[in-house]
Amino acid sequence: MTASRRAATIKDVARRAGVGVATVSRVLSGSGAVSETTRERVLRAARELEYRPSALGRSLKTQRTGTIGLVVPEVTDPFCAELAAGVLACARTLGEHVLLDASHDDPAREVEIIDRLVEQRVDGVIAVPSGEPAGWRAAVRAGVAVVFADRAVAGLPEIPAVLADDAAGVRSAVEYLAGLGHRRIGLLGTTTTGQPYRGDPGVREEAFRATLADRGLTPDEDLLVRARPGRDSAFATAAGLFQRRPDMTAVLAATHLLGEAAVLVARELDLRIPGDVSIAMVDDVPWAELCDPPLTAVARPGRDMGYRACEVLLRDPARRERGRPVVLPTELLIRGSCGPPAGMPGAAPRSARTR
Amino acid sequence: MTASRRAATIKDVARRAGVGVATVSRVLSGSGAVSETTRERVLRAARELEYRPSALGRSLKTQRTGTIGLVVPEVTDPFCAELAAGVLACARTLGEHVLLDASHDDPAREVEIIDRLVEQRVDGVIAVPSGEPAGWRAAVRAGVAVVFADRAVAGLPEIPAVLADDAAGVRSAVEYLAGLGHRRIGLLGTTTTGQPYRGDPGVREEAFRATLADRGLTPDEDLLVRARPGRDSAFATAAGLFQRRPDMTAVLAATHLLGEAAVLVARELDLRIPGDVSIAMVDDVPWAELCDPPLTAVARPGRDMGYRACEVLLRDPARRERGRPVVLPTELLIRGSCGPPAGMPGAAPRSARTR
DNA sequence: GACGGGTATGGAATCGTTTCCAAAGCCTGG
DNA sequence: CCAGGCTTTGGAAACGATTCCATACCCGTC
Repeated sequence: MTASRRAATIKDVARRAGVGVATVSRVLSGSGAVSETTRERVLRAARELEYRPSALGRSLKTQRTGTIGLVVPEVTDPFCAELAAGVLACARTLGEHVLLDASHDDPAREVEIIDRLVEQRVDGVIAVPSGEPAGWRAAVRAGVAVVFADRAVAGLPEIPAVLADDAAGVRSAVEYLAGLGHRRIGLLGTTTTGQPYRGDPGVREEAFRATLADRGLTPDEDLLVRARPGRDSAFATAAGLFQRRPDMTAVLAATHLLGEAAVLVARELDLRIPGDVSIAMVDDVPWAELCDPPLTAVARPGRDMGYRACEVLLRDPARRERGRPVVLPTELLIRGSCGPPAGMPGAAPRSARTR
Repeated sequence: MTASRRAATIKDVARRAGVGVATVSRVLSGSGAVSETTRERVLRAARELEYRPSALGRSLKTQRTGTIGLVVPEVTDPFCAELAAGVLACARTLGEHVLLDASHDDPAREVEIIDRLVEQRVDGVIAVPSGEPAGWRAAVRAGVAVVFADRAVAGLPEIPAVLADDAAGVRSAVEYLAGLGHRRIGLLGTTTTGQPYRGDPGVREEAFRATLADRGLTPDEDLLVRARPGRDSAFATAAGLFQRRPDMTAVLAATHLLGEAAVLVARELDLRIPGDVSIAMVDDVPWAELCDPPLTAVARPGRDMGYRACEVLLRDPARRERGRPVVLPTELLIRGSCGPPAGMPGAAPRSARTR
């Protein structure tokens, strides 16, 4: 009995209230002058019919969908999830919907996603880009506003980005390790499948090198390895490094996946943390605290980045024009996974360094 | 130079190709007969104008948006993220878009989300419901197909659900613990903010009780505590239980958040795992393996559940009608966090671990 | 040579809104 | 009493697609 054959339209409401469709629209959108009595008649009719205005009709006419696209490499990645949460939070306060998709860091898939978002006529897109500029250029040409988060794409200065200060984060971690007395510090870095793009990964590696150089330590290229995306490669790469260089006393993992791999490999090789090897990583994830010992990590404000990216996209067109990246600070969270190197006299973490 | 003032429409393409709009539509949608020469002319015109058909126009006419809604309590929750990944994967194969939102387990917010999804005229909704039936009833009345995942709502038998076999999962964990010799087993359970709904939580608690009873153990109500959602309550609840009952030799955490709390509290109280207390939890999350010792957990197939829910929603209307829940199996992953109870004769409290 | 059957094609209606514009009603002041 | 200015209202034209229906054409057959 209640199940109406077809959803009520504005015409149905108009007929029932005995007014024109224009009046109904005015009442419901709140714009324009309507007499109190008609307003009430319309509202009652709408209520009785359980009328829900169709976003399709409205969007078609107004040329705004009230929807933004969000493209992340992988929803299950904790950092991406935080970022998404931030975007969702901001979008909600602005009354926007979020269309989500995962690129799996595959440029081809990314291009396809962009295409579909353009078809959907989203008002804008927030993306953790995989690196290929062509698709994004096409999106901009099609009139979609784009904001990058977490990574920028080389050759697209016109697209604004919200980034974490990864360079400073890596620097603080390396300085911390060097300050503890470490001389042979490894870096578990990342590489993409071969696209010549420089965003995140390059920055971290570069900061690693620069910090060591600043301290008068020449970076040992053999201690600097790169894993491809994915757990398997992370584990294999970490295992390779640990086995090849037993003299390494500390390692910095450039991602949480690499941090995970480092912990697992160390455990497998029966290396104590931080007794035999100190481990730090970029990205603070829930398990960092559950680890034994808890892992020292560079926290990056994923949620804030998402929120900020959404703000830039929707309410800061000025900044969008200028296109200078927003850079948010990182924080080194010192936990128990780093100590002085094994050969160091005086194993107590805070003991005076004999130089 | 390239930035066209306005996106090209089907009319622009028709004009440029010198044909009618109907022909353009036929060519692009692949339906209907078109001569080879016109087809090519149309395709070329479309390419030259960088034409992208508007999903709005199409959806309005066809009454299908090609979009489904996904409502989860919290995107950053690893289980929800897995579920979302599954939904995304299935949606992609079926060419559907996914509109995401987070309810934070707040019924009021959930109702609001539902409302907005109905306005968007989504083809269907997949939800991990918070328990309030009214909003979902309204959605169904509005003609939206709904499938629940992970939880069902009491009083809505007409809405199909895809669930994990939590009862069997809890049972296997409890039997495992009892089999190791434990007699005083605690349960860290959950409760909602007070809504009288029974879904998940009730099932787990009930299975816990039933399994103990089956083994001739009377469940000790004092060992059965319930936390409200959120990290703080989880931690407080776990701390309370551990301190009140030092004689408890094993504990089962009903969620990964409670598992986390249990590990943290045990560490704080200097209880060795599994020497002093055995810990197992429901939900296998990445950190379970990184823990020291790795945590025994009941794995629930989040991704599969999401994939399955999407399939039921979009390609299995028959099952949707019948409305019987799909139940997917769980698996007990035995790791190192459980051993015989401390007082057990023959069990070396210090080192020996049955593996 | 007319007819029937098929293929290609374009016009126009339709989906559900918003919004422009004109009209209708009512009041006020000259 | 009427001109002119409000307020309130409804009709109709978009927005951009799909699709029904009619038409035009071609060809083979009787």
